[in-house]
Amino acid sequence: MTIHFYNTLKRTKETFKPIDATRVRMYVCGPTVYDYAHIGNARPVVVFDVLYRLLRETYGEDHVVYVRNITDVDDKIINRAAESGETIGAITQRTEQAFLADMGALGAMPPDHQPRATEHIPGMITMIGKLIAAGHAYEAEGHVLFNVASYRAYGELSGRNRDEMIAGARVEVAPYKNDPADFVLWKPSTPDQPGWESPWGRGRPGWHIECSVMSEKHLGPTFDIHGGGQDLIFPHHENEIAQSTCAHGGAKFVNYWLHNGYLMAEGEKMSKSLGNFYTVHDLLKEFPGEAIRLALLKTHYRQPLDFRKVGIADAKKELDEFYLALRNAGDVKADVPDHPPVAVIAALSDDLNTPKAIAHLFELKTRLNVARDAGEKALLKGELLLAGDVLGLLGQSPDVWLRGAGHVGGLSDADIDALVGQRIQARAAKDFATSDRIRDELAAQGIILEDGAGTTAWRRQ
RNA sequence: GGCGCGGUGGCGGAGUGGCUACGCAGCGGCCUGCAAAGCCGUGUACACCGGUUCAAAUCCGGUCCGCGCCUCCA
Repeated sequence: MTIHFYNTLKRTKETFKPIDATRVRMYVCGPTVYDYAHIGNARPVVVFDVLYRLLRETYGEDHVVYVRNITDVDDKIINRAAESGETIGAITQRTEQAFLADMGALGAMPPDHQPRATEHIPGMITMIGKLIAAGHAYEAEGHVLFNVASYRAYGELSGRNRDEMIAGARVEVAPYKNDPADFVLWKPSTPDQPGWESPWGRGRPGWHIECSVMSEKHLGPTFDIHGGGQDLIFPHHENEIAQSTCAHGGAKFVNYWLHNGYLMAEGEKMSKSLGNFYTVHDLLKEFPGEAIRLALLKTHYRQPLDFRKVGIADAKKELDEFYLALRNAGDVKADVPDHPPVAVIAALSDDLNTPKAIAHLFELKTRLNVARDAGEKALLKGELLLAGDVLGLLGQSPDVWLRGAGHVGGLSDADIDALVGQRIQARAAKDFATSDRIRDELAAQGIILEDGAGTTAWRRQ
């Protein structure tokens, strides 16, 4: 199946041609670990997780390399440590672990490599040295700055030219810059700030250089796909291109740039003062991670997404339907085909059209519910499971999902089973008053009963 | 000011010159002891104003509204 992506670099949809189909390489900008990930941080993680799954399906599981960095040196982290008194190491370790746990709860596979910035300082110093030697960077007052004028194609990704950028600049230009457009590769640290010895004195890296160095280490000077949020197009990705291209003697850095759209919450930009700042950590206390994942994937990745709690509730209800269909087909063993249904792969291959892929999942679900023939049911069940898998959905046991694993308080499973047993006896005796009373009691506690042929299934709402 | 993105039925959300998207909710029916689940049916939507066209939500021009970025801070 031919894959097409909207390439930010070309501002158009293009056919995807990997450099090496036996080693397709993708890099996605990861978190700065100073606080819990919010839902806006989760969108690229989930979206590019689907991309990773699609590429693994298309090119083979062992033929895709996915790198996502961990930024563990940054002024936001330094500031957070100064405010809270917690050490930088404690903050970054704790936050990184929370990030991995939260993203795991959203069904995101771990990337093949998750390099940390602080473990690549020597590589950054080497690359900065190369840039200076080649005339693409210069030292000034303990800083090393990238010489933007030395890279003709600067602005190619974001579609700006230098004059516009300078004219529109809102920020005062630092005095040590030769040119207002220049950006920092290395900056000096005070004794109380984290720093590393370098040819330019004790200091720390600028924001952009880490991605250039870590992508080079794991993926080489030129690779296939670089992803991230649209907010990173400028300056971060523009600067990565400039650094990497110039450090590699002009070799192309990345062939396909993919950017996910902005995210709002409850109709407004997320902010702590508005009370709509949703961390994944908090949302997971209220909703299953899979429902959050589906809520994110119901919108195409390049569209703006207004994330709402009612949207997660909708997604949860939809997942209930899928798991009900799977549970109701529990009498047959899934006949899992070698590949997901063509319609699903076709949708995802068209610039990751997850909403369209999900529509096909609904179609499979209906066909499964309608099917009577055991062989057909088994095949449809297998197709639905595999189609869900490429989206990172429907991987749980239906009973675990429907009975609400991890629920707290209320009736235990055994309590419910006992009441359901009593009700079955009452129904057998045509004692519908008792039968209905038990059902009402359970319903009051959020337990829904479904009478089937000779059995009664239950689920938590 | 510059660059860019978006406005689709009650809600979410694809699509894109003519053919049902899909889902949730609602309504009607089938099934059921009654429900639940499921199935079937049901909605003449594409911000506004012009233009092009046999035909536009889809192309062109303009207007309004919302959002983002514009360099050491995402």
